[in-house]
Amino acid sequence: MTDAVVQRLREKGLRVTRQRQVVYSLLREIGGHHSADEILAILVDRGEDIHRQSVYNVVGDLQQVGLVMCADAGPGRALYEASDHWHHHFVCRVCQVVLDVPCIEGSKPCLEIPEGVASVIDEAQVIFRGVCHGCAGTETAGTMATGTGATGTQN
Amino acid sequence: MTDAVVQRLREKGLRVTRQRQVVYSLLREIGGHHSADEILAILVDRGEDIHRQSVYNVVGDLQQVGLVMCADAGPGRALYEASDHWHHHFVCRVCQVVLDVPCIEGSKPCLEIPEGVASVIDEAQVIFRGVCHGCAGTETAGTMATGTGATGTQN
DNA sequence: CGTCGTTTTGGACTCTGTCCAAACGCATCC
DNA sequence: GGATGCGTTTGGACAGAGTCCAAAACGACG
Repeated sequence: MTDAVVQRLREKGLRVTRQRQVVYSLLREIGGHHSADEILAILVDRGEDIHRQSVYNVVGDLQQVGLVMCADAGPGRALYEASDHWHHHFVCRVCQVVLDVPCIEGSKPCLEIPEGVASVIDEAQVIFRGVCHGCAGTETAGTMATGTGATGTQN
Repeated sequence: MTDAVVQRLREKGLRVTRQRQVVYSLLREIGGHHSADEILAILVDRGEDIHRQSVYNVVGDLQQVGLVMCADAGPGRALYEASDHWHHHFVCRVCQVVLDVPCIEGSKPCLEIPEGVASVIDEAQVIFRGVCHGCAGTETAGTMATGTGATGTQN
């Protein structure tokens, strides 16, 4: 398992350091969306001796080579996740949970951008905002909705 | 002009304080997207005596009543703008400039999302990323070759 | 195994945003 | 017009997020 991580780092032309292995392994292991400091805290908790700036370095490098994505969930702390396929995010306005939303290539309702605004457009990220099942349930009355076992992150 | 601002505040049920007038007037006057500290700096520069927390209070209140929008341009500082119609944003990956992109639908659009993810979805914000005209010009073509679909795209 | 250049480390620093109690001032009522 | 009450503003301190810098450590390669 660690071998796979080592191989991927090498493939991407990155030096294989303990810190990179540890951070990337953690992100793959726990899944979900996490801030740099959150990652640091977990690693320190596990007895890893790693510097804060190293976490920032690593997630930055991994992001550049496409092993890690920065989950755009609006202003505030940046949330990272280990993922290699493009997708969008849903943010619950009550509990702040961040859920992955698969990208549907077919429907592009309002992604037409008037020409003249920009020269090159590489990507379009979508942030859906609303209320998740769990909060919708507790808000109205009883029914705690089934926790869709998606990836979540609290603040 | 200030009268219009006063009237709008009153319409929304907000007390008319000097700070609210000043901040809202400034946003309408200069246009564009600005962080709270940026707003503070400009006002202090102009001789206004205003506290940092007041700026945060004001933009928060104005946002709640719909006179100000928070421009979602990804992680980092929150950017505010005086606007009352829904729209998206384009962010230049070179100079970081934020441009408004009109939303075709007019109001809250593209709420298509795979069922099961969330219970209620109020809005979908789109962030377009690419290179603006200015940067595309100065960058001198050729360096762009690297940008081969590193990041997946569109929805 | 040694060298070189990339990474990591330690620490300090800036910037953003929030919390709290006390002072202030806007809207309302008399 | 003046007193009153409560929403706002203020000052200061604080936490969190991210960056900068020089020195030490370590991985890759010959």
